[in-house]
Amino acid sequence: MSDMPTGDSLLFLTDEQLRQGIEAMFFAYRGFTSAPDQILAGISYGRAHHRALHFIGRSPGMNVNRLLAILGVTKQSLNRVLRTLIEDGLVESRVGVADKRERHLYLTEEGQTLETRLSEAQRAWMRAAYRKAGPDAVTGFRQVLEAMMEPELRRLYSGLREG
Amino acid sequence: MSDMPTGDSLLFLTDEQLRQGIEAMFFAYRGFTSAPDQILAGISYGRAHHRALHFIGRSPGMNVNRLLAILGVTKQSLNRVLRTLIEDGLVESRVGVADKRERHLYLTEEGQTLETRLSEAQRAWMRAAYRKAGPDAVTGFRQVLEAMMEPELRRLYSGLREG
DNA sequence: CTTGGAATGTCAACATGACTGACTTAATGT
DNA sequence: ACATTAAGTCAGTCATGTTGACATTCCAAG
Repeated sequence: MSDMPTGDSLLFLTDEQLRQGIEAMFFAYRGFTSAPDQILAGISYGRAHHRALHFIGRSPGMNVNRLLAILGVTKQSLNRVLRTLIEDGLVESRVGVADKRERHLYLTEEGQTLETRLSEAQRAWMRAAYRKAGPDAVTGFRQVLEAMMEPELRRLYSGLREG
Repeated sequence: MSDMPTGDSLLFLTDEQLRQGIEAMFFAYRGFTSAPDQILAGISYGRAHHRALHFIGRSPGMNVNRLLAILGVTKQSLNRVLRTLIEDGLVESRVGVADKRERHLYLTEEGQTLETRLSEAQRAWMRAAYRKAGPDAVTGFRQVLEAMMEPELRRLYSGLREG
């Protein structure tokens, strides 16, 4: 810590600055979810369905346990969401080859379509924010978010970019 | 937009970059709420109570309508939370002086104590993230979050710093 | 080979915190 | 006097989280 700045340059760590960051996070998260929420409202799905579709689309063939770790809910809770998605033909669940206890999850064509629609809306919102703030701000944004994750989730987050 | 950068310097707007930002936001939000959530779990309150305490503590004397606008929930939903907080002696509701229809909200001493406990935990988490990322990153973080808010909420957010 | 434990997934019941809609009460303002 | 506004309430619904109990499958130790 000997190379930490001192005095006024630590202003970003005052309680007031931290509080503003907390409130910014709260308000921004609402904007973050507003676009997909609006789409979901029409079709009697919720955020939980969106999250499942997102991560299944991101890593096709993922088994339920891994999805559980990513979403951080109980398997019973995920199962309800997953069941409706499978019943509605948006997600396909294939029994594992090596281990028949496992179910591997895939988006159907219809599932892909909805996922794309939701993602496009959310990306459009993020794109506008990124554009407004500029590339340097985006770099800082990503750094703070990553530092804010719980260690286990940070590993999962990084893992998504590798395999 | 004639002064926007072009070519490779727009890499931060690719779909992949945006997707990573979206996932970062999702994972970070869990870290963001984890510390207060742990405290709340013990005392049969939820995030909704924390949010109410936070904003009442932030702007003592605020009336119900304003709190409603900030939280973005229905009055029925807020009322349930507020009623328990008042019954439990954490929040005081005073009839307005100028307009007797209004109720102005204040934290009691006990309410202040809990709010401080929750806020301290959350601030400690944010402080660690800020320190890790550094002041420049924090500036960018705040800029992107502000750009991400819905316009109406951005006004409310800014308004909290004035009066 | 069998059997018992661990891993995986499913079903049922319940809690919380959102929502809508209809309504009351009281105070305000035109 | 009457319409509007602020706050609160009652009733019902929905999405999404929770525990607990259970079935199936796999693997490894006896």
